[in-house]
Amino acid sequence: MRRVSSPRIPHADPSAQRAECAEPADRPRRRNRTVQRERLLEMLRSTDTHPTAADLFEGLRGEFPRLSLGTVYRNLEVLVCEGTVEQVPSQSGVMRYDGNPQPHHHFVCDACGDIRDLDIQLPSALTTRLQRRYKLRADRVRVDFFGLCETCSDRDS
Amino acid sequence: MRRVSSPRIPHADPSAQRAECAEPADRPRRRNRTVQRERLLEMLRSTDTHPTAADLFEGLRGEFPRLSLGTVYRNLEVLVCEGTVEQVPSQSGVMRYDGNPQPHHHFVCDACGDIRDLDIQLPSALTTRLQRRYKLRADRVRVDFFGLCETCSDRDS
DNA sequence: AGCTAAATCGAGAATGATTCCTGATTTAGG
DNA sequence: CCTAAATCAGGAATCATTCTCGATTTAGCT
Repeated sequence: MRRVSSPRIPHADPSAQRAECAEPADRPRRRNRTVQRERLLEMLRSTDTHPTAADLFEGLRGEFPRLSLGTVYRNLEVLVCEGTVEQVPSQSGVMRYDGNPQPHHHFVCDACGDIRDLDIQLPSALTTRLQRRYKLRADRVRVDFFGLCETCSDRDS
Repeated sequence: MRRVSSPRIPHADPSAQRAECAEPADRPRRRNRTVQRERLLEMLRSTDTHPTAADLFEGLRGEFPRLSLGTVYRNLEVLVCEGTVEQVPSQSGVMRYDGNPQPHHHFVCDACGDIRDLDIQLPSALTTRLQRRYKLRADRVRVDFFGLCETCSDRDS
Protein backbone atom coordinates (compact mmCIF):
# COMPACT_ATOMS: atom_id res chain seq x y z
CA MET A 1 0.00 0.00 0.00
CA ARG A 2 1.25 3.40 -0.95
CA ARG A 3 1.50 5.91 1.85
CA VAL A 4 0.32 9.41 0.99
CA SER A 5 3.33 11.63 1.40
CA SER A 6 2.75 13.97 4.32
CA PRO A 7 4.78 17.16 4.65
CA ARG A 8 7.75 17.17 6.96
CA ILE A 9 6.67 18.87 10.14
CA PRO A 10 9.81 20.19 11.72
CA HIS A 11 9.62 20.10 15.48
CA ALA A 12 11.19 23.49 15.95
CA ASP A 13 13.27 26.27 14.54
CA PRO A 14 16.67 24.66 14.01
CA SER A 15 18.33 27.93 14.93
CA ALA A 16 17.34 27.14 18.46
CA GLN A 17 19.77 24.22 18.49
CA ARG A 18 22.02 23.93 21.46
CA ALA A 19 25.75 24.30 21.10
CA GLU A 20 26.66 20.78 22.21
CA CYS A 21 24.38 19.27 19.56
CA ALA A 22 26.13 20.91 16.64
CA GLU A 23 26.29 18.85 13.46
CA PRO A 24 28.49 19.42 10.41
CA ALA A 25 26.99 22.30 8.44
CA ASP A 26 28.02 20.76 5.10
CA ARG A 27 26.19 17.46 5.55
CA PRO A 28 23.35 17.85 8.02
CA ARG A 29 22.19 14.68 9.68
CA ARG A 30 19.13 13.08 8.19
CA ARG A 31 16.31 12.44 10.66
CA ASN A 32 13.83 9.63 10.34
CA ARG A 33 10.37 10.20 11.67
CA THR A 34 9.42 7.62 14.26
CA VAL A 35 6.19 7.01 16.09
CA GLN A 36 7.97 6.69 19.39
CA ARG A 37 9.45 10.18 19.13
CA GLU A 38 6.20 11.73 17.95
CA ARG A 39 4.20 10.26 20.80
CA LEU A 40 6.87 11.24 23.29
CA LEU A 41 6.62 14.86 22.19
CA GLU A 42 2.82 14.78 22.25
CA MET A 43 2.91 13.43 25.75
CA LEU A 44 5.31 16.15 26.86
CA ARG A 45 3.15 18.82 25.28
CA SER A 46 -0.04 17.56 26.85
CA THR A 47 1.15 18.04 30.41
CA ASP A 48 2.70 20.71 32.58
CA THR A 49 4.08 18.40 35.24
CA HIS A 50 7.64 18.39 33.86
CA PRO A 51 7.98 14.61 33.80
CA THR A 52 11.18 12.66 34.22
CA ALA A 53 12.38 10.17 31.62
CA ALA A 54 11.04 7.40 33.83
CA ASP A 55 7.61 9.09 33.99
CA LEU A 56 7.45 9.28 30.20
CA PHE A 57 8.60 5.69 29.89
CA GLU A 58 5.81 4.58 32.21
CA GLY A 59 3.27 6.66 30.33
CA LEU A 60 4.18 5.11 26.99
CA ARG A 61 4.53 1.48 27.98
CA GLY A 62 0.85 0.77 27.39
CA GLU A 63 1.16 2.00 23.84
CA PHE A 64 4.56 0.45 23.10
CA PRO A 65 4.93 -2.71 25.16
CA ARG A 66 8.50 -3.23 23.92
CA LEU A 67 9.60 0.33 24.55
CA SER A 68 13.01 0.68 26.11
CA LEU A 69 14.11 3.34 28.55
CA GLY A 70 17.13 3.98 26.37
CA THR A 71 14.79 4.93 23.54
CA VAL A 72 13.12 7.51 25.74
CA TYR A 73 16.48 9.05 26.67
CA ARG A 74 17.72 8.95 23.09
CA ASN A 75 14.65 10.72 21.77
CA LEU A 76 14.61 13.26 24.55
CA GLU A 77 18.15 14.13 23.59
CA VAL A 78 17.09 14.64 19.98
CA LEU A 79 14.23 16.90 20.98
CA VAL A 80 16.41 18.88 23.34
CA CYS A 81 19.03 19.36 20.64
CA GLU A 82 16.37 20.56 18.22
CA GLY A 83 15.29 23.07 20.81
CA THR A 84 11.81 21.57 20.92
CA VAL A 85 12.05 20.44 24.49
CA GLU A 86 13.84 21.98 27.43
CA GLN A 87 15.74 20.22 30.17
CA VAL A 88 14.86 21.38 33.65
CA PRO A 89 17.41 20.29 36.26
CA SER A 90 15.58 19.70 39.50
CA GLN A 91 16.65 20.12 43.08
CA SER A 92 16.67 16.36 43.58
CA GLY A 93 19.16 15.90 40.75
CA VAL A 94 16.80 13.96 38.51
CA MET A 95 16.40 15.67 35.15
CA ARG A 96 12.94 16.85 34.15
CA TYR A 97 11.65 17.71 30.71
CA ASP A 98 9.50 20.60 29.59
CA GLY A 99 7.56 20.58 26.32
CA ASN A 100 6.12 24.05 26.71
CA PRO A 101 7.54 26.06 23.77
CA GLN A 102 6.55 29.41 25.28
CA PRO A 103 9.25 31.10 27.37
CA HIS A 104 8.02 30.85 30.93
CA HIS A 105 9.12 30.43 34.50
CA HIS A 106 8.56 27.98 37.32
CA PHE A 107 7.36 27.65 40.84
CA VAL A 108 8.94 24.75 42.71
CA CYS A 109 7.29 23.41 45.83
CA ASP A 110 9.79 22.67 48.62
CA ALA A 111 7.58 19.99 50.11
CA CYS A 112 6.24 17.93 47.20
CA GLY A 113 8.79 18.97 44.58
CA ASP A 114 6.17 19.75 41.96
CA ILE A 115 7.14 22.24 39.31
CA ARG A 116 4.43 24.56 38.09
CA ASP A 117 4.44 26.85 35.07
CA LEU A 118 4.06 30.57 35.57
CA ASP A 119 3.65 33.29 33.03
CA ILE A 120 5.24 36.23 34.66
CA GLN A 121 7.16 38.69 32.52
CA LEU A 122 10.62 39.62 33.64
CA PRO A 123 11.31 43.32 33.12
CA SER A 124 13.57 43.65 30.10
CA ALA A 125 15.52 46.25 32.07
CA LEU A 126 17.17 43.33 33.87
CA THR A 127 18.93 41.96 30.79
CA THR A 128 19.92 45.44 29.71
CA ARG A 129 21.50 46.05 33.09
CA LEU A 130 23.23 42.69 32.88
CA GLN A 131 24.78 43.62 29.58
CA ARG A 132 25.92 47.02 30.78
CA ARG A 133 27.32 45.90 34.13
CA TYR A 134 28.86 42.57 33.28
CA LYS A 135 29.33 42.59 29.52
CA LEU A 136 27.35 39.38 29.38
CA ARG A 137 24.96 38.74 26.56
CA ALA A 138 22.18 36.55 27.89
CA ASP A 139 19.69 35.19 25.41
CA ARG A 140 17.60 33.26 27.91
CA VAL A 141 16.49 33.72 31.47
CA ARG A 142 15.06 31.18 33.82
CA VAL A 143 13.34 32.20 37.01
CA ASP A 144 12.46 29.68 39.67
CA PHE A 145 10.41 30.63 42.68
CA PHE A 146 10.58 28.34 45.70
CA GLY A 147 8.11 27.94 48.50
CA LEU A 148 5.08 25.88 49.40
CA CYS A 149 2.38 25.21 46.85
CA GLU A 150 -1.23 25.78 47.86
CA THR A 151 -1.84 22.12 48.70
CA CYS A 152 1.26 21.66 50.85
CA SER A 153 0.75 25.05 52.45
CA ASP A 154 -2.79 24.06 53.52
CA ARG A 155 -1.66 20.72 54.86
CA ASP A 156 1.08 22.23 57.04
CA SER A 157 -0.95 24.90 58.78
CA MET B 1 46.76 20.52 77.88
CA ARG B 2 43.57 22.36 78.54
CA ARG B 3 41.83 23.65 75.55
CA VAL B 4 40.41 27.13 75.99
CA SER B 5 36.73 26.73 75.44
CA SER B 6 35.91 28.42 72.21
CA PRO B 7 32.36 29.51 71.55
CA ARG B 8 30.23 27.39 69.27
CA ILE B 9 30.27 29.15 65.94
CA PRO B 10 27.07 28.10 64.27
CA HIS B 11 27.46 27.97 60.54
CA ALA B 12 24.16 29.68 59.88
CA ASP B 13 20.81 30.68 61.19
CA PRO B 14 19.15 27.35 62.00
CA SER B 15 15.81 28.77 60.94
CA ALA B 16 17.11 28.55 57.41
CA GLN B 17 17.02 24.76 57.67
CA ARG B 18 15.44 22.94 54.80
CA ALA B 19 12.26 21.01 55.31
CA GLU B 20 13.69 17.57 54.45
CA CYS B 21 16.41 17.99 57.08
CA ALA B 22 14.03 18.42 59.97
CA GLU B 23 15.16 16.99 63.29
CA PRO B 24 13.05 16.32 66.39
CA ALA B 25 12.48 19.67 68.11
CA ASP B 26 12.57 18.07 71.57
CA ARG B 27 16.03 16.54 71.20
CA PRO B 28 18.05 18.41 68.60
CA ARG B 29 20.93 16.49 67.09
CA ARG B 30 24.33 17.21 68.53
CA ARG B 31 26.96 18.24 66.01
CA ASN B 32 30.64 17.57 66.39
CA ARG B 33 33.02 20.03 64.88
CA THR B 34 35.36 18.39 62.43
CA VAL B 35 38.31 19.71 60.50
CA GLN B 36 37.08 18.14 57.29
CA ARG B 37 33.80 20.00 57.42
CA GLU B 38 35.41 23.28 58.38
CA ARG B 39 37.89 23.16 55.53
CA LEU B 40 35.17 22.12 53.11
CA LEU B 41 33.17 25.20 54.00
CA GLU B 42 36.22 27.45 53.78
CA MET B 43 36.98 26.09 50.36
CA LEU B 44 33.43 26.68 49.21
CA ARG B 45 33.50 30.22 50.55
CA SER B 46 36.79 31.06 48.92
CA THR B 47 35.56 30.47 45.39
CA ASP B 48 32.71 31.47 43.16
CA THR B 49 33.04 28.62 40.69
CA HIS B 50 30.22 26.55 42.20
CA PRO B 51 32.27 23.36 42.48
CA THR B 52 30.92 19.83 42.31
CA ALA B 53 31.49 17.31 45.10
CA ALA B 54 34.26 15.79 43.00
CA ASP B 55 35.93 19.21 42.58
CA LEU B 56 35.93 19.72 46.33
CA PHE B 57 37.23 16.21 46.90
CA GLU B 58 40.12 16.86 44.54
CA GLY B 59 40.84 20.19 46.17
CA LEU B 60 41.07 18.66 49.64
CA ARG B 61 43.00 15.49 48.86
CA GLY B 62 46.34 17.21 49.31
CA GLU B 63 45.37 18.27 52.79
CA PHE B 64 43.62 15.04 53.79
CA PRO B 65 45.24 12.17 51.92
CA ARG B 66 42.76 9.65 53.35
CA LEU B 67 39.69 11.75 52.57
CA SER B 68 36.79 9.83 51.17
CA LEU B 69 34.30 11.10 48.63
CA GLY B 70 31.52 9.90 50.89
CA THR B 71 32.77 12.26 53.56
CA VAL B 72 32.52 15.16 51.15
CA TYR B 73 28.94 14.28 50.29
CA ARG B 74 28.02 13.70 53.91
CA ASN B 75 29.36 17.07 54.98
CA LEU B 76 27.84 18.89 52.06
CA GLU B 77 24.51 17.48 53.13
CA VAL B 78 25.04 18.78 56.66
CA LEU B 79 25.92 22.25 55.40
CA VAL B 80 22.99 22.29 53.02
CA CYS B 81 20.63 21.27 55.81
CA GLU B 82 21.99 24.01 58.03
CA GLY B 83 21.28 26.47 55.27
CA THR B 84 24.97 27.41 55.09
CA VAL B 85 25.46 26.10 51.60
CA GLU B 86 23.11 26.00 48.64
CA GLN B 87 22.70 23.26 46.09
CA VAL B 88 22.69 24.47 42.52
CA PRO B 89 21.38 21.88 40.08
CA SER B 90 23.24 22.31 36.83
CA GLN B 91 22.18 21.79 33.26
CA SER B 92 24.41 18.73 32.99
CA GLY B 93 22.67 17.08 35.90
CA VAL B 94 25.69 17.11 38.19
CA MET B 95 24.95 18.94 41.42
CA ARG B 96 26.98 22.04 42.21
CA TYR B 97 27.46 23.77 45.56
CA ASP B 98 27.39 27.44 46.41
CA GLY B 99 28.91 28.83 49.59
CA ASN B 100 27.91 32.42 48.98
CA PRO B 101 25.53 33.31 51.82
CA GLN B 102 24.25 36.45 50.10
CA PRO B 103 21.10 35.95 48.02
CA HIS B 104 22.24 36.31 44.45
CA HIS B 105 21.69 35.05 40.95
CA HIS B 106 23.69 33.30 38.26
CA PHE B 107 24.91 33.57 34.73
CA VAL B 108 25.48 30.20 33.07
CA CYS B 109 27.66 29.97 29.98
CA ASP B 110 26.21 27.69 27.32
CA ALA B 111 29.63 26.87 25.95
CA CYS B 112 31.88 26.24 28.94
CA GLY B 113 29.17 25.63 31.54
CA ASP B 114 30.73 28.00 34.05
CA ILE B 115 28.38 29.54 36.58
CA ARG B 116 29.08 33.08 37.59
CA ASP B 117 27.62 35.10 40.46
CA LEU B 118 25.62 38.20 39.73
CA ASP B 119 24.21 40.75 42.09
CA ILE B 120 21.17 41.98 40.33
CA GLN B 121 18.08 42.82 42.35
CA LEU B 122 14.83 41.31 41.27
CA PRO B 123 12.00 43.82 41.58
CA SER B 124 9.95 42.85 44.61
CA ALA B 125 6.85 43.59 42.54
CA LEU B 126 7.40 40.17 40.96
CA THR B 127 6.82 38.19 44.13
CA THR B 128 3.86 40.36 45.00
CA ARG B 129 2.33 39.68 41.63
CA LEU B 130 3.04 35.97 42.09
CA GLN B 131 1.15 35.94 45.34
CA ARG B 132 -1.82 37.82 43.97
CA ARG B 133 -2.16 35.90 40.70
CA TYR B 134 -1.32 32.38 41.81
CA LYS B 135 -1.78 32.32 45.56
CA LEU B 136 1.74 31.01 45.88
CA ARG B 137 3.95 32.15 48.70
CA ALA B 138 7.51 32.08 47.43
CA ASP B 139 10.25 32.69 49.95
CA ARG B 140 13.15 32.34 47.54
CA VAL B 141 13.81 33.19 43.94
CA ARG B 142 16.55 31.92 41.71
CA VAL B 143 17.34 33.63 38.45
CA ASP B 144 19.63 32.05 35.89
CA PHE B 145 20.71 33.89 32.80
CA PHE B 146 22.02 31.82 29.92
CA GLY B 147 24.28 32.86 27.10
CA LEU B 148 27.94 33.08 26.25
CA CYS B 149 30.42 34.36 28.77
CA GLU B 150 32.93 36.97 27.67
CA THR B 151 35.68 34.44 27.01
CA CYS B 152 33.58 32.05 24.96
CA SER B 153 31.91 34.90 23.17
CA ASP B 154 35.32 36.26 22.08
CA ARG B 155 36.52 32.87 20.94
CA ASP B 156 33.47 32.23 18.75
CA SER B 157 33.41 35.47 16.82
C1' DA C 1 42.87 13.83 82.83
C1' DG C 2 39.97 9.70 81.90
C1' DC C 3 34.97 7.62 80.46
C1' DT C 4 31.15 7.05 77.64
C1' DA C 5 27.82 7.84 74.14
C1' DA C 6 27.08 9.95 69.99
C1' DA C 7 29.05 11.76 65.87
C1' DT C 8 32.04 11.23 62.23
C1' DC C 9 35.38 8.96 59.46
C1' DG C 10 37.31 6.00 55.47
C1' DA C 11 36.62 2.22 52.51
C1' DG C 12 33.96 0.06 49.72
C1' DA C 13 29.46 -1.91 48.30
C1' DA C 14 24.85 -0.66 46.64
C1' DT C 15 21.68 2.24 44.18
C1' DG C 16 19.71 4.96 40.61
C1' DA C 17 19.90 7.78 36.65
C1' DT C 18 21.81 8.08 32.33
C1' DT C 19 24.70 6.61 28.46
C1' DC C 20 26.72 3.29 25.45
C1' DC C 21 26.99 -1.05 22.63
C1' DT C 22 25.18 -4.48 19.53
C1' DG C 23 22.67 -6.84 16.35
C1' DA C 24 17.87 -6.57 14.45
C1' DT C 25 14.34 -3.57 12.36
C1' DT C 26 12.54 0.49 10.13
C1' DT C 27 12.71 4.66 7.33
C1' DA C 28 13.88 7.82 3.48
C1' DG C 29 14.88 8.30 -0.97
C1' DG C 30 16.06 6.63 -5.19
C1' DC D 1 12.21 -3.20 -4.45
C1' DC D 2 17.17 -1.73 -2.75
C1' DT D 3 20.38 0.38 -0.06
C1' DA D 4 22.32 3.24 3.40
C1' DA D 5 21.44 5.61 7.38
C1' DA D 6 18.63 6.02 11.35
C1' DT D 7 16.43 4.01 14.98
C1' DC D 8 15.02 0.30 17.84
C1' DA D 9 15.07 -3.06 22.10
C1' DG D 10 17.77 -5.14 25.32
C1' DG D 11 21.30 -5.24 28.17
C1' DA D 12 25.89 -3.92 29.83
C1' DA D 13 28.61 -0.03 31.34
C1' DT D 14 29.30 4.40 33.51
C1' DC D 15 28.89 7.96 36.67
C1' DA D 16 27.03 10.53 40.55
C1' DT D 17 25.28 9.83 44.86
C1' DT D 18 23.89 7.21 48.98
C1' DC D 19 24.39 3.60 52.26
C1' DT D 20 26.78 0.24 55.44
C1' DC D 21 30.01 -0.93 58.78
C1' DG D 22 33.75 -1.27 61.80
C1' DA D 23 37.31 2.05 63.47
C1' DT D 24 38.24 6.70 65.20
C1' DT D 25 37.23 11.14 67.11
C1' DT D 26 34.55 14.54 69.64
C1' DA D 27 31.67 16.64 73.35
C1' DG D 28 30.36 16.68 77.76
C1' DC D 29 30.76 14.84 81.99
C1' DT D 30 33.23 13.58 86.50
